[in-house]
Amino acid sequence: MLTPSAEPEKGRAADSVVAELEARIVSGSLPDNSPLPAERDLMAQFGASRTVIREAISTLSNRGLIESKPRFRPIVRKPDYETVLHATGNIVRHLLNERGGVKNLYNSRAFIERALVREAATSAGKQDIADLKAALADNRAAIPESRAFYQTDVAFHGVLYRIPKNPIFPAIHAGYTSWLAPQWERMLRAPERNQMNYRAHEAIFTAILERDPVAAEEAMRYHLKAAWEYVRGTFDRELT
Amino acid sequence: MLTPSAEPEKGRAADSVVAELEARIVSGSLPDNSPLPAERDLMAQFGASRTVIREAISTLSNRGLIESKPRFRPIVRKPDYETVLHATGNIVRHLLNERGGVKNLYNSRAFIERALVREAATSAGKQDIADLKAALADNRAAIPESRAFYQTDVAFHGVLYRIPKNPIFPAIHAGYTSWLAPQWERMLRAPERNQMNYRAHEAIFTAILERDPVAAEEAMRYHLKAAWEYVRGTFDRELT
DNA sequence: TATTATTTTTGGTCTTATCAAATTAACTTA
DNA sequence: TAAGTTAATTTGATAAGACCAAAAATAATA
Repeated sequence: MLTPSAEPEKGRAADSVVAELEARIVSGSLPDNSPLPAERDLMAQFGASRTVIREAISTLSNRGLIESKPRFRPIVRKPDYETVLHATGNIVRHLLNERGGVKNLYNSRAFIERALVREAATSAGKQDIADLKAALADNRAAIPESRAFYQTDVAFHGVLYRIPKNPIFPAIHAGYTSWLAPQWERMLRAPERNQMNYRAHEAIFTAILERDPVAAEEAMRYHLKAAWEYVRGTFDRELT
Repeated sequence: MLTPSAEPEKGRAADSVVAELEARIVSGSLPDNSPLPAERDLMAQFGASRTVIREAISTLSNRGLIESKPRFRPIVRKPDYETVLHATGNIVRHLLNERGGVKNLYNSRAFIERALVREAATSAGKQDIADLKAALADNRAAIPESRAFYQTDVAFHGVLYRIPKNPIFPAIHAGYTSWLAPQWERMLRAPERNQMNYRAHEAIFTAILERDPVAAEEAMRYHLKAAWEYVRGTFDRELT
């Protein structure tokens, strides 16, 4: 008897409103990217006070189902895997400030990317290879321009996350890049450094091309280890 | 000039309250597990109306920084990696109901666990081995009792997540188990089935003991594939 | 001292107002 | 008529006050 339908709902009043709006969003009754009805309309529809409507909206907003800028009408955001990760951003930021936070996150990323290149080496398709090649070319072209290099760097790694054809992985990638970006942006990135990173990417790509999981993983491990050393060298006191 | 400090704060009033409370929580000024001050106290402290305090509390709650049961005083929860994952539960549930949602999540889990056993085979320490052995023994003893078997099953896999000594992984494990639990609990688990799963665990353990990453990964792959087939057999229409 | 009755506190909800920013309607002008 | 400007209206943000029922604290009683 777990039918969460038209029960008397003895819990918080806002909860039922949240549930209903949530249902309308996922069902498409409230279309994605469309503005939410005015608060005063909603209180009419639900026969609830302004307070509870407002609380419901706040909850939805925190859940990532709607996006609300201060004085604007909130807009509906149908959730995807990326939304999930994004919604956690605030808390993650705290964790990163704790001892070893950045290192733990970085290590988890390294762990996953090592597995990703292994996967890529064993089961990358034609299109995947083409994508990697293109990303690598972009990366190479951007060596002199650190800003662009960073972006193509991220993009190259992003291709790896897309190879398993599982939307969860690109979302994870988005999480990593957005969470770690603050750290990386503080870092000066000289062209020599870019050159070195590019070569690492090249080595990874080559290993994947040669269908050599061991070499691919090793290349990735080396790449990420070197990158970490560099980061640590830039501001080591906060990490470790 | 991005110092988010004592600015006039033209944004929402609740936001500054949220920020302040958040700061107090992470700084320990509001101790973990302690109840939040009464709403009426807070509105005195912040010179804000009940409305904004309430909204702030709601936000904190959704962020996972405080836990609030309907009519009780909210209690402070200093965030950890598990909190992060837990806070996303509501949205994840939606995604799981979408086409292929469960499969995607399960596949990501399989991906990670394959990498974990590989890692375990190459770098598990004495203590890790001992933990695995103990978990395996528990698992074996619980074969006749499906409920207990499920728990020891989860525990066995949990040991693998702890091997990298990175708090992020156990959190991920907690996420997987809590998110996928609803599916698994609907599944009847016969002792024969338990027997089979146990043997798979045994094979994994053996491969780790023998320091054979390839065999370990293969054993895990087989194990998870079989488990998935079984799940799909139980209710295939919703998945795929 | 243990239990029970009685206040007091506190969270949940509603109502009514006010204000400033957004949005829309009305109006003017080229 | 199209474009630009201004006035009127909507709407989100916040405040203040009130009420209820459940908790928590306190007093009373066995």
